[in-house]
Amino acid sequence: MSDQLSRVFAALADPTRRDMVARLTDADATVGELAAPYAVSMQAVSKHLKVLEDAGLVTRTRDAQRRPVHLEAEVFDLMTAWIERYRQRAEERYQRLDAVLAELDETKTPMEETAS
Amino acid sequence: MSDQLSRVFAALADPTRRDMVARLTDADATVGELAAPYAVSMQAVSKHLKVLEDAGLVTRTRDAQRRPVHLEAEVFDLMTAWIERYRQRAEERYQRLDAVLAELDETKTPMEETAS
DNA sequence: AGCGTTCTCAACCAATTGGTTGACAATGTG
DNA sequence: CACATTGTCAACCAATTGGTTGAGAACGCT
Repeated sequence: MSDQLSRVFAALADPTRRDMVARLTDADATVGELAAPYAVSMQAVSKHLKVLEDAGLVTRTRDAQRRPVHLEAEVFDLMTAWIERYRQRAEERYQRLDAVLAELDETKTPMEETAS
Repeated sequence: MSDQLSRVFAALADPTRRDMVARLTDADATVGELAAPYAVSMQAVSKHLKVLEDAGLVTRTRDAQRRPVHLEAEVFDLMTAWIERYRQRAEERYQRLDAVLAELDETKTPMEETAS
């Protein structure tokens, strides 16, 4: 699971982490602020943040005792690129299928109109 | 991890499963065909397929002993919707930031041109 | 009916994950 | 300096994951 794309997908597979990312699109936040809504320890949240950081989704700086967390939205592009690449391949395939069906239709239409 | 979006992200977090999905954009395939390139047992591949199926990324039908696997590309939209939603929120935030900076610039420019 | 092929189910195992608690590092404030 | 605040590190634990092997189900073929 060592490549970044895998880490990004794995990071977002957890609803709590997805929710954190969602909230970070609004504003940077401290670990405590991020932890507040959840019924888990701050240590657990700290671990989640490490996962997000290892995936490159988030960076952490320092402000006195606080560790502000910042979303790095560019990493989304990694996923989007992968998804769109294969979605497009899948769609091309359907277009080829449509073409084949259309061709079948062309060769059939002149012959037998009332076929089952 | 019970919601579908989580299952989809988790499914694609594994490089082997991502590769399977990639190959399935070309054509449907049997379990054996899918297993061929990997140095793992067919049972392991069968498990991977179960993960993909539970995520809704794949459906399996029956053709004699064979279990053809078919990609359900629409599920990609689930991810794309999530990603684009928050990417957009993040971008709006940058636009607000830009606006703030621009405003600061406006109030500053008429006053002090040579400031540090 | 018997055989080969394709694939799944069950049991097991090591590694990883997501959580806990306890100790403590780092920093601002009295 | 002492203390409160904010957060990390380390050890531990239960559940999940990704792999294995062995057994057998489902089907076509002769």
